[in-house]
Amino acid sequence: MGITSPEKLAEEENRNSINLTSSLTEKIIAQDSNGETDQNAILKLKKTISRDRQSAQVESLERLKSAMLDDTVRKIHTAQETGASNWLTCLPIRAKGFSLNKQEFVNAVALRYGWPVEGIPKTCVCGVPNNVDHTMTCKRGGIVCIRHDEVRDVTASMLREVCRDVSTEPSLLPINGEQLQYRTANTANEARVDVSARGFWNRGQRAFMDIRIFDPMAACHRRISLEAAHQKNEQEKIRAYGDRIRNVDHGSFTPLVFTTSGGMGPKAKCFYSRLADVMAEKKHQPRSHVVA
DNA sequence: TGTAGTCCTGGCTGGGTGGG
DNA sequence: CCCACCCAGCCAGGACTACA
Repeated sequence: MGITSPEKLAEEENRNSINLTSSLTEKIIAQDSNGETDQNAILKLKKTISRDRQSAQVESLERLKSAMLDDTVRKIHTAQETGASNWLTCLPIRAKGFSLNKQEFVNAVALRYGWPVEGIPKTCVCGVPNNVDHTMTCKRGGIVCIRHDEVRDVTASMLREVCRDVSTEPSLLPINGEQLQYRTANTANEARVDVSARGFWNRGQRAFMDIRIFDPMAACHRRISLEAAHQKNEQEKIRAYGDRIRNVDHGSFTPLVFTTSGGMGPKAKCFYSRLADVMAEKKHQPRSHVVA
């Protein structure tokens, strides 16, 4: 989880501390009460130490990666994405459900690193042997639907704080002969997206959002990089709804693509960044408070 | 030849609707 | 009220194509 071992770092940190305080130490030994320590030199030294510490961590991670299985490396890459570690760093607010008990914490760590989770049924309802990866992709297990609906509802409730006319599962306007760019565009008259809100990107314009949560460990995504998987999923959504929403509903469309561990696609990052800005402005709070 | 993008299909769920 | 059916949506998987 990127938590360093104090025992391993103690010697190095002790050397850094001695270096950092050497000028002061010399003055104390010389009983020099008038001389000033050079604050600029200390600041420079602090920056060097911080840079060295960071590059040592990167080097150590690369060393570990070369010794790990490909699956574990991918899990770590997934956990490093924006949003994927929010459950570790957010405030444990009980009312918002952010306060994990010890079992939930252990399970969350196991999911993060692909370790087996205790207590899950040995066989899935679909009949195949169960494991963590299977629970993330099985349509009958329930998690696929639950996680999608949960993200939809949380996003809608945050939008309600700052936008008018927010609805979940809003229907799109029916098509009356309009030609759509892609063959895979959704042309059903009852087509709907996950969330819509008025005035999110532009004043008065309706913004439509559709959510996709994919498993980066699924066979069809393993072959491609995480970035490419995000883009593939975003593009699929855009092909399905983008053209129709732009030309028929005269709104904007944003695909909100996440991995099962919470990592966000580029468009989702942009969306939630804008949402944080709008919420901060509306509540007269610093953006950092809203994000936290 | 590998990669990225596009498009399509199939298995599944849930909601709506109509008939018994 | 229950059940069957239809339809839309979610997502994985794979075929195909273009391009470097």
